[in-house]
Amino acid sequence: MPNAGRLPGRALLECLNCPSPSEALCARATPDTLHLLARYKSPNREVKAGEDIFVPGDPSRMICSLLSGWAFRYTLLEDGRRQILDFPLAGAVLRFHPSRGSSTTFGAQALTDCVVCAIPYAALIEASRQQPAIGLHLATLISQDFSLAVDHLTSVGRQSARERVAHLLLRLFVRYRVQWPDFRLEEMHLPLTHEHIADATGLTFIHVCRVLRSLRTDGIVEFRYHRLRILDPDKLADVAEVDPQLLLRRAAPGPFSRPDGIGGGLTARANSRGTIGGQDHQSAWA
Amino acid sequence: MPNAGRLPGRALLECLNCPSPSEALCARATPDTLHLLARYKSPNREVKAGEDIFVPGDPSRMICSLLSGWAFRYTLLEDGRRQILDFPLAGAVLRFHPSRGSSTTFGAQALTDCVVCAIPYAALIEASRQQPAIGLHLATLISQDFSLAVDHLTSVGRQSARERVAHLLLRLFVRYRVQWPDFRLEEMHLPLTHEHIADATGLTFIHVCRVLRSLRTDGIVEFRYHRLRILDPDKLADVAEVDPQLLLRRAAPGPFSRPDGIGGGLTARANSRGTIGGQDHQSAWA
DNA sequence: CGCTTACTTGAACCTTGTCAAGTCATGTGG
DNA sequence: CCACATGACTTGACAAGGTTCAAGTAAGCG
Repeated sequence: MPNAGRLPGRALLECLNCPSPSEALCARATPDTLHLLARYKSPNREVKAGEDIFVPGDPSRMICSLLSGWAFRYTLLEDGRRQILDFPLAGAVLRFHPSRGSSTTFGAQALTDCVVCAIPYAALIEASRQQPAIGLHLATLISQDFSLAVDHLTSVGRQSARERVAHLLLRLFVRYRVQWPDFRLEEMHLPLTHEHIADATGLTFIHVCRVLRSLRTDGIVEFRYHRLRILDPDKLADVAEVDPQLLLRRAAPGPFSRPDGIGGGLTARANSRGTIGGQDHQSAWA
Repeated sequence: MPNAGRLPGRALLECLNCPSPSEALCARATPDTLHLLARYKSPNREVKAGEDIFVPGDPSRMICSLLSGWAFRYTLLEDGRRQILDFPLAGAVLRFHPSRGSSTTFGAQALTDCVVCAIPYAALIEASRQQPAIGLHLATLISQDFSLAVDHLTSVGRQSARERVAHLLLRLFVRYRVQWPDFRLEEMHLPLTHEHIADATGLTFIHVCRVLRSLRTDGIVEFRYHRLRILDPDKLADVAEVDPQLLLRRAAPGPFSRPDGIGGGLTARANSRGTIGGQDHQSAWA
């Protein structure tokens, strides 16, 4: 029935070999559903670092996912001011745009070489009919995006420059830690310029530079030559005014990842002095 | 089969009489699905103006919708700084929180007396199994929230105080116009204080006051005694640096509202000089 | 090696925040 | 009805955080 009368084409092979992680939209699709999606999807597209994956105003209604690489999403004001929204990693849905007649206001650009995949909206409707969990899974993914946007908005709207930069770096680092828990180093590759950080935090790159210097001389974080090193996790969490445990829980979740009851309610903040990814509280990083 | 052997209880009556508009989550539910949801939902809850609907950190996993009234969602930093995220209207999903083990970081508070409804996550899963479109519909609603958050983030991160305030007022007004297109007046009731505007735009209420005075003396908008009057729509759109047509399309959409092709792509900006809700370009408001 | 892009620093400036005081509108109890 | 309290709004003077402008240095790349 699925893939009726056809050879397993390139598209299906792409789907079967898809590198995106288990939280991705089609990661839990049944074989039938995967066949369906593979039949309608566009060929995977490779995007070079620095190129746009899609631009603001693109009217296409394809659901677009990031299979591998680092990207960022952004909006532009008419006079060219740019706001970076987030830095999606592999597996993220970059765009889900169900409304006809309008277009996404944001764009997405590759920070490293990326591979993206696009599925027509109509195919998604059909797939979710076949496997209803897909609709809710998509809702969950977008809801996570919303949560992250909320954190980001709070930081940009209500924190000082120093707090914002610390917040952003901490979030990036925590997420990296969750995705590659094997590396125990307080260090990561971060393919950003000062200008990216500025556009994400709502500052000028000049001021970002000053803030980074101050954070470095205070022995908190170091960001040079595209490497981020966390020198003092506790101080960093303190400056950023976030509970790293809470960040972790948000970065890791997926609807099925943890039993109920962990860290519910407002008491979570109580224990926030654990080093980030150090030997203590290591369970949270595992 | 639905509601087997029971009288149509209070819950079902509530659902059948639900005042929320056609974009709401269960607005297109089949009778069977509505029965299912009604069977599991909590009784509708009335929340007085100024009271919290839920607070940040609330671990409940009920999907919470606003049936009537004005509310706002917000986050708090530990030292009490508040960021207002948005001002949901009737029909909005206030919270969808699928991940076990964490909790929504934001809260919601009533601006006017409100009625809210809560459905257990499990019931939603069951409902979407029964009627798969529900999952995608939820994804669509949350995706709209995300789009709005993106606009908001861009404004807060990259616009001046004057632009931010203008942007917020314009957005609130446009949305009001879409919901009550009958009133042709450039005027609306807006149950906000200066402090709400400040917390939404990332400013202090003192500076908001200054900006509002300046916008008033420039003959652009007037906001006093909880009434918002648009004095010069064109200038307002100009200061806010948004295309009101674009705002409209975003505020109105729902996946089925317009034929394909309207305003696709980057050309939308071309015509943005129409007065807001005036006699010309009236079709967009109808 | 020379070009380009990113990063860095200083000084002047300006938008916005802070502090302090005062006005207005509303509601309450005597 | 008035005295008083309260919360929201308003204004001014001043301080500060962040931007702008200008110049210079370092790193990456052909």
